[in-house]
Amino acid sequence: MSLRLYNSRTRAVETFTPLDGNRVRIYMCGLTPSADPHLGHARSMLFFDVLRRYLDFLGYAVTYVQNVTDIDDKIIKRAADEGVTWHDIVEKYYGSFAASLDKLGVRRPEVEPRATEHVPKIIEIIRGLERKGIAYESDDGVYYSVRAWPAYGQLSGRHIDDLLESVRIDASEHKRDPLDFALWKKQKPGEPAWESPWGPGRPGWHIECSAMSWEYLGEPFDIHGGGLDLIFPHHENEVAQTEPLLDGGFMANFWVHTGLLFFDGSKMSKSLGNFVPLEEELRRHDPRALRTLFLQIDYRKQANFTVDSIAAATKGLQRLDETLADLAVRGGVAHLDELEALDALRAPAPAAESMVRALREALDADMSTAGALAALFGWLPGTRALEGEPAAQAARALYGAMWILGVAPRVERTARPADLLNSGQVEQLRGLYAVEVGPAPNGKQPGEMVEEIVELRDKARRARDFARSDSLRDALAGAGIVVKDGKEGSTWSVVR
RNA sequence: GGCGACAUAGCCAAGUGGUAAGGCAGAGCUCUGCAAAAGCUCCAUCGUCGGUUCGACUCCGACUGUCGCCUCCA
Repeated sequence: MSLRLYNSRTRAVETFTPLDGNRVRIYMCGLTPSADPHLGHARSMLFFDVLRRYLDFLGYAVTYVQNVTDIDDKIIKRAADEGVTWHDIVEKYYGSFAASLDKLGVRRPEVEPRATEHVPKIIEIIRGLERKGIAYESDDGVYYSVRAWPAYGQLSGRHIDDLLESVRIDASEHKRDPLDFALWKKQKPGEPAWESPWGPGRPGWHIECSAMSWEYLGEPFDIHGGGLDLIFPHHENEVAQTEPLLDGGFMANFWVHTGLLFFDGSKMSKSLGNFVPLEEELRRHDPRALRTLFLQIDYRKQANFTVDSIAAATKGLQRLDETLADLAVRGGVAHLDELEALDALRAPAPAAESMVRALREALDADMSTAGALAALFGWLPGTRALEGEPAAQAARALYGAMWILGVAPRVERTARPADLLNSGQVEQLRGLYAVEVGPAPNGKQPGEMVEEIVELRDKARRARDFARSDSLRDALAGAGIVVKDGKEGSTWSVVR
């Protein structure tokens, strides 16, 4: 049993074996922060986050590099439009992106290198290409000569002559061939610039990834990732820039591309303007529900985002959460620890064996996260009868499985549900508390107030004063707090 | 025009040459003062038409439809 992944380079599912012992080196094309990041960006980051987690679980030492292309035409234009520097634009949008990924529970990469901080390596590669006769200088920059590299087009399956037929490529008097692309752009008035052998200027798009992957991972490395829309021209060009300097070697062993996200039936993209801003979506939905939604869809397929699908995912996740909580209670597990949970998965107890086997089979088969989720849901009914140690084992295994998928509940969150209340709801709660108990002192925690009111309601229920108990329940519901009566007493949670 | 992907129940969505995972919604039941939650049970023959095969939803071909890349894009 071992991990198999679809490799865009060979167009086949292949067994994944690291190039260098136990080390797995991954380079992921991050973001060009020139506008608000959207849900589509999150989708690919989310997939690679799960891949990383699974590789971790399998015992590999993963190095994950995700770049920031912090200089390009759009950033410069945006800066001019907003009257700020290019750097301000990068900080603004990259900051928003990083904050959103944190909320989504995407683990930070080991390295987040920026193009502008790697100009020396970029220059080194361009010079190497010049020496090979593959790059040439013209009046406005340095270009890559597509015809000088016979393998050009192999990764994306294009033929130079087919590309030429495309009506959308503009011929330029600065290039020898319309398909040639810029490695270095000479400075135009008002543009930011870095020193180079060709005078002040800036890197073209594509070259930064060749430079930074080489710098941090070495060549060749194991996995190069990105959205499917990057395969051409971006990744094709990366290969073309890198491999001529490797004496017959290749750049990346596996190329893994994630499918694109659609909204209202067409691709979510900056230029079409039909995207769902990530920040906004995260305000509207539980980040873990978004993760669950994407887990249900094969990572390579295009996915259509709808409001209904996110609602469905939210419900499904709740069931996992509740079962986990039940198992923890029945097993007497006070705290669910991530490392302990992963150990529980590596050597599964009888209660969890079938689930762990199904989970691993699914993930091994080209990261079928949908199958992994099905493995969890299919196993839930069998856990109902577990008590004591088996329940504890099941709880740990479930927590570990949810951790790999990135949907494990955050402990501090479940410990303090009242933190989910917004300020308006807290005000309502204070009002209610004042009426039922008395004015709340300043330091009174919302959670304590809820507890006391719920206790009042339980007293009423025990006294069979259902009118009062129902009115208290309604009042709490008005503040976003839902009370549910179970065999062990009443529980409450916050809904948004 | 070139290259490519996809078409599975009300919705989202896996999957296999031998008679279809899962989630949501829906129906019934259990529990319950009520409600909610939860649990149990039920709910598709896989775009159309041909072909290969003992047998295809799964392979091949044609067709129809949707979408992507070819320009910045996760």
